[in-house]
Amino acid sequence: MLDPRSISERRDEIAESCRRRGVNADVDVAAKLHGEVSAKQTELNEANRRRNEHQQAGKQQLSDEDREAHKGEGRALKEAVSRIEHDLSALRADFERALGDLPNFIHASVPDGGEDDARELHTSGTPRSFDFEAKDHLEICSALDLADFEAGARVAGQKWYYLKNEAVLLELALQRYSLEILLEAGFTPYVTPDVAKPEVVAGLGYNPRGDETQIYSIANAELCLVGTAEITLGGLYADSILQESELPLRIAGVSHCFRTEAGAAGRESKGLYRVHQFTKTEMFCITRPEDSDAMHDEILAIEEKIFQGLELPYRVVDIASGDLGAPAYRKFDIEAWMPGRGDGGSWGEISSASNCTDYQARRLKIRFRREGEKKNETVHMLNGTAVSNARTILALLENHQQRDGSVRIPEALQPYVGREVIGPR
RNA sequence: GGACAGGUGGCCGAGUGGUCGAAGGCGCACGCUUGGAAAGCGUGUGAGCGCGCAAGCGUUCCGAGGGUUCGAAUCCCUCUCUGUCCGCCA
Repeated sequence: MLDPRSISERRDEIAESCRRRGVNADVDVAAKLHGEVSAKQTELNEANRRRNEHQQAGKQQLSDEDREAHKGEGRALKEAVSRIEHDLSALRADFERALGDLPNFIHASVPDGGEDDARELHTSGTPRSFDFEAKDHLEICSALDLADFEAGARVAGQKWYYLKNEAVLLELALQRYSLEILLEAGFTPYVTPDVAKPEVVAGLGYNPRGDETQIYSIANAELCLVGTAEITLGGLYADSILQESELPLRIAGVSHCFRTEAGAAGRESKGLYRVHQFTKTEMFCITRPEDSDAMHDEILAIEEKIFQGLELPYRVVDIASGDLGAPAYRKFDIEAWMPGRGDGGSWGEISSASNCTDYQARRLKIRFRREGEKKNETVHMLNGTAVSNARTILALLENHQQRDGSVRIPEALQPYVGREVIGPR
């Protein structure tokens, strides 16, 4: 949610953001409604003031006749107030809908365009050229007995899966490996609930309802399965006022992530690449407004350290305006090389880092007070993937496979897996 | 799941229809005092919204929502959360 005051002050920037993102929302309608809400609020304040004055007058001794007259006036004032309140709440609902449709501002460096227009910032490592017939991760899983997609489909449905044998060790090892790096970087770790209330989900800018929603809802409870620990970590500080000295806040969460993948039919979705459930270690940071760009870089640097340790070739891209979610001001993705993807391998998204500035924080009411200042300000919030397990396991298997069918475990991960190689079998 | 007891400011806690945005205490900030500190004394100390350049003024908020009343923290209804006991359980 944008600052309502910014609607008229930064009208052109907002219109530009809508255009570049391809979002169909009208700043001017929102501005007009905002004016109407303010006027109505002023009217309500006036009506309440008259009513308060009238009540004060009612405290004195009155004759029976005057008391009756006083009661009559009170009833009339009460009706006036309730009429204005009714109008105001209708106006406010319209305004909030219009305001909620407006996306965040866009960082000056964000490239224009859609999914294919991300700007490559840099790469690390080189895609490996195999001197044998490389397999994709599905073939590796089946040869080494690491996953069971058929059983997943039978028990839960398409895009659900079982991990088996060393893949289970990899799953747990990736959590420990990533947490170790995050602890070193000063993060406070959490294991979060895998569910959250719909208003928390909405507070982070995810739509919990509708046909295209990515979010699963639980049928007999007012709860959603979280799509990321960003939701539960963001909710952690909802409605609070932080001290400036507490910032920046670096927290990390391990959770399962559930996604409906509605509307994803036909997209690259082989095996572990696009699944309904996976485990993820997430970073989440809360900063002063002037510190969020630097924190964005810090988060990206941690992600790169993690993937360098896993010896995966990757590239970093600056996501284009049309591909940003509404809350994101800027987003970096890390795409790992996946040899089994497409024809002869391709880059596949494996991690991302978003600076959402104050967009989520405003709705979640997360504020801070500067040293010596009286007014509270809205914080900036950022999130980034430390390790998203399903896709990372995919990348590890495909990149580190060996001629004899075995898979090498990168050195940095070995202490957590407890072995140096998987297979051959 | 059943029974009972409660949700008041950063915290504790008083308040059962008008004098209550709310006593008192703790905490915190500033000042006085002191060689320095403690103690003591004094002053201040919630959030949101509207109008205003600002100072400020107004307004809303005592778990949430509704109701009674000229007037509700206080009375009534619904919901919710917490605590305790019982049951069940990894």
